[in-house]
Amino acid sequence: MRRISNDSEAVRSALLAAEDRFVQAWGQMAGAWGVSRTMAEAHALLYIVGEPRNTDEVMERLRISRGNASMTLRALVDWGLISRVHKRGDRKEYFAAERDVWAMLGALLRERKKRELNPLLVALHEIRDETGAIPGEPAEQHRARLDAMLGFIGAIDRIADRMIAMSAGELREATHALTALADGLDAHAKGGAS
Amino acid sequence: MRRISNDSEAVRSALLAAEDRFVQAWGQMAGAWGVSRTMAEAHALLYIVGEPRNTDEVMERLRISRGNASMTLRALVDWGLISRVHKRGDRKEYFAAERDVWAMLGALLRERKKRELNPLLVALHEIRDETGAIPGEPAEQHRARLDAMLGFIGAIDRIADRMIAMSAGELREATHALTALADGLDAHAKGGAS
DNA sequence: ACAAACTTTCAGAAGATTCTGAAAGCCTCA
DNA sequence: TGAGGCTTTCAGAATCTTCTGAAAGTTTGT
Repeated sequence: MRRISNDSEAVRSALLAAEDRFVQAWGQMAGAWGVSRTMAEAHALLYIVGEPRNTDEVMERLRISRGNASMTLRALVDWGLISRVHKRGDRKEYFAAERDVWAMLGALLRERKKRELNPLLVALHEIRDETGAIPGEPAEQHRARLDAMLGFIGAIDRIADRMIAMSAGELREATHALTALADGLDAHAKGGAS
Repeated sequence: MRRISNDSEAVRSALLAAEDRFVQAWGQMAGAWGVSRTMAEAHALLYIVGEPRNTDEVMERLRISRGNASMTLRALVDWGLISRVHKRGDRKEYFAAERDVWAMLGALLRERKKRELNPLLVALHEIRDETGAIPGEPAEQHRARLDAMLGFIGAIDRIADRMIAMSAGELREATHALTALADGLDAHAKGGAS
């Protein structure tokens, strides 16, 4: 029947359009995840299509060069956000996105902590050490500010550690618990005494 | 006494060097905070020196142009990370960094949620709505993936809301509680039964 | 060993972001 | 009203990031 065939085509193109919109929306979050726009888009594409895709399909869909696709996909594999999939009977390499969004968060946290948080903590400790012996009131206050910042970054670092150590399920659980906890503290603050 | 004068100078320059190192370290985190390098550096400078500084002092210390300093400081004020300070008897404008690191985190979260999370949620909901009527198994699965992502981003959004609503003190408290909670879940997972 | 099929690399090009500096704008005080 | 002191603006310059495409590299099958 012609009508069904037409419908199928319409359905297909509607889905493709939705995928494109998702890819675009996700691409705008690239900065927030700390990856390039194209990395975010390629990840979004693989996530939303749900099935493994090869380099050519990604190139075509995202309108990017082969070189760019290659480097982008490799970077995503390095980040642990997608994985290589081999299909028997096909020499091409396929890539599939992690399907669990919480596992995805874990991978993101792990990489960013490694790249950003750890080096910062090292630098702050170095500064603190080399500043420790300077005498005088201004130096004291400088150290106080440095220590406040160290405490802050340290706290964030510990949270990141804990979250990274969790499985996807635990992470989801902890997140929901955190929402509840925050509600509790909020009620506490608004409600009554110490 | 000459010796004391010498010492004072040495102390002064050691402190300046430490400040510079701090500024540099903080500048490298710019990407993580979602601000430009110069914004991060200017903020770091104002934070670590502890006292209000005027545009000329920031320009000189950071070796940037007047125009850049002006725009950077204004942006920091917009983000709520620093505030304008007027000194009586001085026509220059001074800027002082928020002193409480937790309040700083709150300001950061508020801005980034507004700029990044909210638009993403709107876009995802739109896609979901426009995709709702598409029939067929592939569309079903597409919606399932979209919903998983919506649930995830929604959870993050709720946490951000709660954190933004908290005062600096509550935020610190909640963070420490979270570390404890994570420890608890961790022990739970490793330890025993459901 | 060779060829076909596919992937990776990287120098230079393109594009995006950030910065400069000079001119315009805005107060304040005389 | 106007001169001085300070701040803001913004077009073009400089810089940094990302992308392209062709050549080199790799793997698989015969």
